[in-house]
Amino acid sequence: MEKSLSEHKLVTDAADLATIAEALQGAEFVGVDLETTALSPRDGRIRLLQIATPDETHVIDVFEVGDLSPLKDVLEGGPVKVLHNAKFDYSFLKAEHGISLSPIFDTMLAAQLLAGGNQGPSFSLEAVAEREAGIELDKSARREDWSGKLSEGQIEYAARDAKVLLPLREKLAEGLEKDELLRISKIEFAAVASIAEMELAGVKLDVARWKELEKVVRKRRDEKALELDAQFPEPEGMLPLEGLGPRLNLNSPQQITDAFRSLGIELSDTKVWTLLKVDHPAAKLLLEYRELQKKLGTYLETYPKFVDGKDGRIHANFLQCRVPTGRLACTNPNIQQIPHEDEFRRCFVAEEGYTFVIADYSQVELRILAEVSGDPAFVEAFQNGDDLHRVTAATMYGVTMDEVSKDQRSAAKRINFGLMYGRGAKSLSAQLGTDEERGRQLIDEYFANYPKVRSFLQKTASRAVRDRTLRTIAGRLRKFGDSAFDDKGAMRREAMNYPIQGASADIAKLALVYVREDLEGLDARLVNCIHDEFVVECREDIAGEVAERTSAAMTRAGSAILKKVPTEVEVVTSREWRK
DNA sequence: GTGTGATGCCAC
DNA sequence: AAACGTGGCATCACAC
Ligand SMILES: Nc1nc2c(ncn2[C@H]2C[C@H](O)[C@@H](COP(=O)(O)OP(=O)(O)OP(=O)(O)O)O2)c(=O)[nH]1
Ligand SMILES: [Mn+2]
Ligand SMILES: [Mn+2]
Repeated sequence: MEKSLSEHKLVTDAADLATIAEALQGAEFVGVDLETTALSPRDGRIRLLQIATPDETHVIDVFEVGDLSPLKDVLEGGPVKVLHNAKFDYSFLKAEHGISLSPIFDTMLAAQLLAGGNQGPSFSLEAVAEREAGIELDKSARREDWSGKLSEGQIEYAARDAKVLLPLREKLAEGLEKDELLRISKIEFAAVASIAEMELAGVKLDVARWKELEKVVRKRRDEKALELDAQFPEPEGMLPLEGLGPRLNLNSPQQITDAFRSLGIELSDTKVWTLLKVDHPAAKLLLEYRELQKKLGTYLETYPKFVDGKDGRIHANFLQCRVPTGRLACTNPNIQQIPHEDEFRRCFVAEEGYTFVIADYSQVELRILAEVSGDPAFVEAFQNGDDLHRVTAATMYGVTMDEVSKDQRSAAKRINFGLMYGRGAKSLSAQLGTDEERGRQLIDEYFANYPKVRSFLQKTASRAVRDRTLRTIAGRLRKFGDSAFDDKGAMRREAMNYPIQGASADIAKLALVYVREDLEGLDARLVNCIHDEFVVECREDIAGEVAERTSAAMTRAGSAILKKVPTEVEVVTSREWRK
């Protein structure tokens, strides 16, 4: 450890930064890490910036030097910046110093790509360094307080975290090349900036409007609770006063099952689908109560707590490699699962003088299936500009194309994707309200129209069983662990889904990169990403230009992945989030 | 008190 | 329980 002691320098004098910048310019790779006083740039500040070259590690006390502008050029270009979980460091440097790290090599993302969607192992720096490079790190300093006087130990640990990134990158880069993950890793690394900036931008929730809705829904929920409660008989021997409080917990599936039993109704479960078949007023009331309770508990009462006090916006956390298929996940809060109804979405609003440009890929996974299966009728349908969700809706509900309602088209999506990914006749007929035989018939007809679709899906499932591995078009790797599946059928269905949902994620992530690039310099920024939909907030007076550029960038990303099938994007401009 | 699995439902 | 897939999250029941 003495050796590394001599190799790092604590920088407290701003005048030294220009020299450091100059020394860094010649490097091919530099390890970069931050120590901060909190986990979000809205809650804390950067204390240390560590930059490592093979020769030396600069540990810069940002409390002391203040201004980092002498380093801006070298951090925004030149050497590859190697970081572990780069989104974190990117956000702080962007928010605090207006610095956009580039280009990026993220050792965490690299390790996740190499793991092939296996989320079992930890992806902490310590775990990845150990696993991928055999380097053992002590993590005791990780959660220390970085706001006060720093011990020599803290500075030592800080330097070490940056320095270790260089040999770690070498190992990971070898692995990426060997496993043919270079293309997808480049996309992932480039998407970091888009995702970090999207989180920093946040999205505005009109809290007054939201709370207004909350009041209305709470009143209805409470009324419904009383009505529902009254459906069930008083338990024996209950004293009059006890009846004042709620005697039955309506949120308990167990208690609900017992309560229905007291009405002479046996329920296999209390899901929507089961309750819909029960011919009793209590079943209908329960469904209505559930819907209101869900909206109140999950959304209306919860989301205002996430509004940032300073800017009135929600800054969600987007997880870049949480999902094996490559889709983003979103937490705290999840703004990818806001109810689709206007009454909710209209509460997400652009700032005064700004508007939203909302762009969504048309029928994206259907197009991908056409591409990867090469089925002639399927490919031709898209070359003709057909809307296959609408076609399915018209067929299944026995209406003309013009008569298909929004709800019917939406229901047809579930049917189309269900059929693609191995849905059974029972489940399909249940949704359609037909008998099982009719379900069987519809499935057969569907695949008879598209024979190469069936063969592609079966081939994919069998390959996964045989090779335990699949790839998306951009090369993202999925490993199917031997022990993970006790149900082979489930694994086959997952396999059929993976290359297609995965290709959709390939496109979306490339689009994240392109959209950010093409909007640079405009007063426009990405504020939400719902898998195949982008929400951009921009000055009202440039909305036309922004809509053009956003949809062109998304289309370009689609065309980079899909060669036979055209990509289409539906764009809407609105001050509220609605389509 | 905190943690975990089951249940259920929102989005794509 | 049903042979669509990917998620997050609230609530309950029960363990510790
Ligand atoms: N397996 C499965 N995938 C779904 C389901 N709903 C949505 N997806 C996937 C496939 C879709 O192509 C993708 C994007 O969802 P969208 O709501 O945007 O639908 P899509 O793009 O197909 O149609 P659109 O033209 O945008 O209305 O998400 C579903 O119920 N099951
Ligand atoms: Mn879409
Ligand atoms: Mn969509």
